[in-house]
Amino acid sequence: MKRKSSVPENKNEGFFNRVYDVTRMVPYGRITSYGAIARYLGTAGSARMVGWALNSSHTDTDFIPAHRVVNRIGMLTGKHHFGNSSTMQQLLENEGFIIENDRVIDFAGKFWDPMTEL
DNA sequence: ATTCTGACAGCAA
DNA sequence: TTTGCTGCCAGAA
Repeated sequence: MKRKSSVPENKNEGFFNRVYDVTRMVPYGRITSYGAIARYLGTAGSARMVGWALNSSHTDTDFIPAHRVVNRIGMLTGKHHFGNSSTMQQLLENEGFIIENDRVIDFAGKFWDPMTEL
């Protein structure tokens, strides 16, 4: 009954995988926030973990629409992690999003909450 | 094993 | 109202 640490095999391959899964579920034309995903994972308040997980999303073989994940104010906080600072914005604009001053316009309107939608 | 970081969020002044 | 600090969990060095 120790299981204090090491071998978290009981859980899925890790927290990151869950984040990838949720992010992957984000439909086209919708966006979500780190806090929403964190909350869906059961670690509300630890939205930082979501961002960290997405940081490793590039290691995943599948495509992860990490550009659809922004902070609660709809700001492209992680745009700098897409290689170029404009990559994330370009991707969002490509999906019909309006980005202004690194912020998503009508963020609440396109917001996709995994907890509510799922 | 311990320490630090990290793409946020919430609360205080 | 805005600005700043602390707290959170998990993984990497």
